[in-house]
Amino acid sequence: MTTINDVARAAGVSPATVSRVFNGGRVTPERAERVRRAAEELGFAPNRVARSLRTQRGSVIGLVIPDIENPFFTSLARGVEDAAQQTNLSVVLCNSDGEVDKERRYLSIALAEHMAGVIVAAASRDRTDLSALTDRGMPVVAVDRRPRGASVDAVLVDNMHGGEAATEHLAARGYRRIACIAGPPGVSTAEERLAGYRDGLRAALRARDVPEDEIDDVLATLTRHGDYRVEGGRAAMAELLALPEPPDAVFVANNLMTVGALQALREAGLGPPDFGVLSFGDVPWAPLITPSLTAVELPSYDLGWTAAGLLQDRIAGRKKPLQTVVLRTALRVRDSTAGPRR
Amino acid sequence: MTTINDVARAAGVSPATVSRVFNGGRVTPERAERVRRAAEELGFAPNRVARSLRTQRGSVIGLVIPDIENPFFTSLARGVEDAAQQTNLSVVLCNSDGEVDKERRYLSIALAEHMAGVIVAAASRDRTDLSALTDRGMPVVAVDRRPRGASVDAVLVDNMHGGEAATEHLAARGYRRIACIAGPPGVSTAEERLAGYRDGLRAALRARDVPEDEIDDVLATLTRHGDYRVEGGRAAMAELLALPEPPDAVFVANNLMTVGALQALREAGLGPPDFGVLSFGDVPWAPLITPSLTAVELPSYDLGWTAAGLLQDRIAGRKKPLQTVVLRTALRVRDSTAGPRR
DNA sequence: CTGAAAGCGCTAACAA
DNA sequence: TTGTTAGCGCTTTCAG
Repeated sequence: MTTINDVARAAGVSPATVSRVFNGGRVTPERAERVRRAAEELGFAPNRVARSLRTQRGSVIGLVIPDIENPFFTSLARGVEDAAQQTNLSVVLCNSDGEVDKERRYLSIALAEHMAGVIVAAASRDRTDLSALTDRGMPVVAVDRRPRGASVDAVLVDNMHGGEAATEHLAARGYRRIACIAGPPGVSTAEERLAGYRDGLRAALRARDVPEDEIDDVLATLTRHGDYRVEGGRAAMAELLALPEPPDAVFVANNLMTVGALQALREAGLGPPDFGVLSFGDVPWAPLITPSLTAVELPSYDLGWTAAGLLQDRIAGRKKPLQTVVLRTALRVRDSTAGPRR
Repeated sequence: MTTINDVARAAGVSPATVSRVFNGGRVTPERAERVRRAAEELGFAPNRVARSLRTQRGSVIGLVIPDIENPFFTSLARGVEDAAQQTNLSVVLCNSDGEVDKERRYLSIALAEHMAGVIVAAASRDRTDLSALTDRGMPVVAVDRRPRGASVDAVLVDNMHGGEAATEHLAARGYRRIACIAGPPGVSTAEERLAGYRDGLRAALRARDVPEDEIDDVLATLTRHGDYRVEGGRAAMAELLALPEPPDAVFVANNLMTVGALQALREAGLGPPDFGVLSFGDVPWAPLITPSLTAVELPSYDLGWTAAGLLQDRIAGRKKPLQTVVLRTALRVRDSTAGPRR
């Protein structure tokens, strides 16, 4: 492995000069050229490990996500990656699998590897602990979910508003018993989407002069919790359909559970648009679905891009107060919520 | 940041001893315990950067894939990750986007970061160049595709056998005119799968006493090339359906094209199992499809797992001759090939 | 079994 | 502008 010293010798300059050539220091063009030629000839590439050790700052950022197989997170990852390219940072993708332990392992690796910073889509709102990083001054940005009490920048989605808009849309289209398949309790996105659903449905019921005390009953009856995975969505949908008074529409709190819900509906001989289906988050491979699916579209790519931007600001040492950026969702109306048959 | 020296001082031993405690050197239990307690108290974690510099061997392996949004590769990535965990290696995921330039950039980063090794799903069979790594002695394993002329271990899939088995299955189920939507000409995986189809169909036709010279005609007529994407599959399927004597089944050479083919069929008012559909590679979100889809399953996870195993052998310095591991595919029979209506 | 000491390759003061 | 020098935190001989 050729080092900076080999190049220095070959070019007849000092190692410091070689370093300067590679880091934008002031060097006379003539010598700089000599150095570059020597480096080229010897096939020299600066040893980033040595550099990191010396500068106390790596050129890698960690991205910790709970599910690498969920298209939402891969798209987010692309956003991070594209943004990072611009500053010559590379991205290490760490899959926590939604497990707090695995996540902790990765976070401590980030520390030990002296990464430049970390972007985290937390596995748990209550149990993910970012303090080990922030205490030691490592820049951290939370994305999609913000762990409780963490004092870090965050880029989030306006879940509550999205959930409310979705529910209002279903009501406006004439569905009367709108159910909700919510995410896991304790996950912030899940709770916010659920809150949006509640507000939206409450308003709709009031508009129909449903008595206040019945409203709470209805809300409780029509809500099920899933695990943000296909199987959970299927099970929850099946339960809802088994209700004495089953729903005629469902708001599903994430994309994978929507896939499961659609399966359960099909098995029961039901389907959109007679039974309204609205997904929070686009469903992968939507072309496979007929009728086309109404969904709350999430800015997954921008989430990643924005988070990476904030992180780079911190890495560059810009001292701003903590920021929380909230990105809006967009309701994409398609055919699965066309309204129940008359 | 607390260092090994801080711990040494606190425990009243030398830094060397602390190092030994953390690396399985021989230390008397009593002192080891003292060191561990001190480390615990100070919240010490060994600086991996310094260690890498010193030992000249990092604890990160790079995984370069052409498309992070393709489920095939994310599954492969999980395989790599799980295997790496066992040796305490972490995995850096690098997305080349199928671009040789981006790929080259990542490969040189791998070198500069002194990674322990690299697993590459090459962006191009002809233009991906691994020699920069192998020349400098960095362990490299090719996965899914082996770049031409690279002398590295490789883990591949038995494409030809899979194609043949698929076609035989369709014939056995009673389909008479079995078409093929092949991949792009010049791509090795595409050609191997096509060859499998040809062999399989030829055998089936012979069994039906179709004259040899007609067989070639049939093969030519019933084959279309697509681009491994949804739209290509749809177009190819549409062409096949427009034939004077259209097929009654199709073998589609990759997952995305299958999605397109299914769309085209639906538009024509056709569908499995009357029209047999068999996909090479599982279709993402297969649960969305009714009837369920028969597919040649690719061992994507095992591909990653196996590649990581080979890489670890190399990293550990085991000197074996170069290996090429070929993993078998498995035909997963489901409902889309139940056979044509009587 | 333990400690002292010498770097791994690079960068950042400081002098020249 | 350039070179000299002193480490970054760790591992690893080599003596003891």
